[in-house]
Amino acid sequence: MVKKSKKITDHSAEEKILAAAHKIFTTKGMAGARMQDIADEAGINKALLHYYFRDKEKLFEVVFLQEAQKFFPKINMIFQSDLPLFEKIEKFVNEYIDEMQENPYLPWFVMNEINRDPDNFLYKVWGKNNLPQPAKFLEQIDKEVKAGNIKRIDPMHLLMNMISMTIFPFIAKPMFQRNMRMDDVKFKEAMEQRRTEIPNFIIDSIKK
Amino acid sequence: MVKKSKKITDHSAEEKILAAAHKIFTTKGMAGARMQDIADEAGINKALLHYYFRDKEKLFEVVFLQEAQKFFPKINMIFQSDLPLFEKIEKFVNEYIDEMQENPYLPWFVMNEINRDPDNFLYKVWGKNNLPQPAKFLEQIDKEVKAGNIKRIDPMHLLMNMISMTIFPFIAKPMFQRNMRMDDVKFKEAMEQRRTEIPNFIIDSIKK
DNA sequence: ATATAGTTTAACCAGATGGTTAACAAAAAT
DNA sequence: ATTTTTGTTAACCATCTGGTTAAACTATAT
Repeated sequence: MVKKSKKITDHSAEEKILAAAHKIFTTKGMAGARMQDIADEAGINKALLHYYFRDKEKLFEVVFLQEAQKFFPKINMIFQSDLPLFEKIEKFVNEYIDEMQENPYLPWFVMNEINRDPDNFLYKVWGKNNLPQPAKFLEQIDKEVKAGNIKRIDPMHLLMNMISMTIFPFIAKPMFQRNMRMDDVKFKEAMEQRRTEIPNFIIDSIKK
Repeated sequence: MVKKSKKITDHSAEEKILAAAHKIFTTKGMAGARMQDIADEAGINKALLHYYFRDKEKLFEVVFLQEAQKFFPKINMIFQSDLPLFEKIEKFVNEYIDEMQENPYLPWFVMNEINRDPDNFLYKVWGKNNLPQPAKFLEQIDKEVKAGNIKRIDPMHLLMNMISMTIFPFIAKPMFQRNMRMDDVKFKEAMEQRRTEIPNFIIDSIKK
């Protein structure tokens, strides 16, 4: 009993559904997404959605966890690495911008669901044992401050600043684009610049 | 014919609706909000919503514009004022934090709707003649750079950084609260600190 | 008092939406 | 070859939801 392809379409239906659901969910949010839209986008019958993924909630969960569970561990690894502070900042910013260039909807998606049902959502993403561990990063900042290598700064605010500057422009993309008259190309260019602009901005602020 | 109160309830129904709609819209977004929820929250019959505000779209528009149209001009005034750069930064950050302490839902609301239908939404908020005018602010930065008063920096990125650091923590509040184990009091404290932390962080970064 | 204009409600309606069903088609197993 | 399993569809259903209607109620004007 070979487990090769069963029909012409193979298992691609499931994949098409996931891709379609990804797109619809992330652009319209959970409440705004229509199962029919997802089916149309995937080019299949609506009933198939329920065949592969019991209901809307389940489909949503699969789609999202798929993305989140491969990204957040990366960030955690950076936080917990032994890199020098400035390099760590640079790596963090670059890793995040990588992710958001590939999945421009993700930050929006995350914020959306975090607001909808914080506890349930955050549990799904990080689970019991996959919590973000900024502790080491915060301690590292504290150590550098005490060693007199950088200026006095509250590590929490530094972390908040870094995260905010990195993520927010992607969430507020339409606003920035409109208010600063940027087309998609120009916006992408700006985000590429931020790979160095943000670390430089931070380092300029805290270095002595 | 005096135009005083027509009945016991006076015009409070309309106000109750607006308050209720405000709450529901901002917590659940346009798509997630139910007219029935709004009616329940206001303690009135659903049909009254349509009596006072033709339909959901109109109600939404009124609720939102009410908030936005009194806030954005304030920001514009700061942008266009003749304050020195550092003071302007401080004022901008403080004005924004004021607004978000009062209306913690607003930034989320704005982001939500901006993503739903950028053009229509941004037109409603800023209209034809109420566009944000960061130009003067950007030029001011440019001037200070050229005068050699501050370090070389792209004004656009500086603006993005400032806005991001100010707004994002409010949008991502549940995430920060969970990941950094902050209760509501601690979070509010942190945001109060940011009134000075953010300007200091920026100024430290750009001053020579 | 009675008419009038404004306010509020219960009941209802049409369309959208998530989800189900039963039948059919294609592979795989026997 | 035929039976079983897996994949797919059209048609359908129950419920939700935005919106309407017609009737009742309230305060004021005449």
